[in-house]
Amino acid sequence: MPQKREDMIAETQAKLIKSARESFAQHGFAESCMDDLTAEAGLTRGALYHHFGGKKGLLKAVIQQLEDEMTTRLSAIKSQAPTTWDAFINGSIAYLNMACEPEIQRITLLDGPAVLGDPSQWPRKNCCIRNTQLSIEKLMEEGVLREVDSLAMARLINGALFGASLWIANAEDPHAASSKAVEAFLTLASGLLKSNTTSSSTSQS
Amino acid sequence: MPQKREDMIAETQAKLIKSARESFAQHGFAESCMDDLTAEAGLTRGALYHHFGGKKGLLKAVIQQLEDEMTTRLSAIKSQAPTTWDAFINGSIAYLNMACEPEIQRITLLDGPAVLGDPSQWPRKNCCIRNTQLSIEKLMEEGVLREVDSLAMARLINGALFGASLWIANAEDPHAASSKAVEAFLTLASGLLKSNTTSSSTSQS
DNA sequence: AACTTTACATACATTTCGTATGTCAGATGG
DNA sequence: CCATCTGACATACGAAATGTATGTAAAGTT
Repeated sequence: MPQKREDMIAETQAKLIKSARESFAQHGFAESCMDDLTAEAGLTRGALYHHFGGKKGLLKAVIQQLEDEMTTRLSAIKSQAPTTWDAFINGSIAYLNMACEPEIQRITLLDGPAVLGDPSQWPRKNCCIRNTQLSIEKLMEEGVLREVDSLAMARLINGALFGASLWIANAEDPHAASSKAVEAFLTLASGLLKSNTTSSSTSQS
Repeated sequence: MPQKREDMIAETQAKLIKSARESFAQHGFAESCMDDLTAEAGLTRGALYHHFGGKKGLLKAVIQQLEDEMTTRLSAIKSQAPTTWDAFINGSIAYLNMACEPEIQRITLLDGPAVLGDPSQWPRKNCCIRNTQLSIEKLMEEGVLREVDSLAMARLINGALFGASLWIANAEDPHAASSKAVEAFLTLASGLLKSNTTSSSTSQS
């Protein structure tokens, strides 16, 4: 038997998600037509409604996939850093760069919050913020950082990086803007340190 | 003569914008129906298309009004501060609080960027970011801040405050969250100072 | 082997947008 | 004071997209 039931289901879902990713990234959520979407995947809207309950459900699934990928990429980068602080900084810069990628910026950062509301209340709670928060808590345990509310700080950090990414993505010279944003972020982040020196063994993509 | 032509036009535009503000704030941009919108204002879609060119045009007008109001409020607050640094801090906290207001958060911060794209490329260039940028430049001139790219830093700051506001607005205890966010922000902002002490004569709303 | 479940397609009704056209009040020129 | 014109706004129409309701055929179950 060539295909089990579960496999076929997973395959159609994957096809729909893939097609949706492309359409959402290219045209945005609002301008994406479900008929075109599903046709691109060789299916119809019937399959979409069956598996995802509607357009918003599909968006949730797409965002979850994107966030899973981001988490994987971030973890890989952070695990290579020599210190917790470097992991935090490199992870932040990596997040900044990822946030500039059109697919992620458009779907996860622009359309996502507008359509689904606050990311922290999404199905799989926002992994990237959690990631940041854990880094902060670890740094506080190590005595490197001042004592602050880790969740609040994680929100500030991620928001800052998102704001910068929006600027970079629309700058006439994105590369130059990125450099400036990274430098400014390092300055800002130094406010977290107990001993205030701009240490950086930063790797910029 | 009871009404001049210009006055009547301005009045209908104001009515449409007012109605749109309410509808956008309550239902969001996508779920707002132009027929209901205009009916609420005692008009029809004809007036809307004539004056604003369409739904997006109306959103632009609404956002511009909101930003003008925000700028006015921010200026008033900042002008009362004794030092430039206090103006910056108090202005930032005020922005944070305003960003938590449902109307501003929903329209300007969520739907706006998703529908119209990067705020910096909106008709009247984003006044709040410009405001932040000017504060930063002034502080650098005064020698209080380290040297950084003022625009990049303004983007980071505003993004951070936005991220925090999204969190606060959806927290189960918004007041507590707000306190934590302010405290965390002060810590973060101290990274900008040349002499690193958490000075604060902060006024929290 | 009959029955049930379910993955997915098809058909239809509804909503909403954009445009094209119509109308009427007020401004303008003589 | 009247004719004409401009423009503010309404009405009418067509196109597209969404959600639902129903149909079908294949996989799974007993």
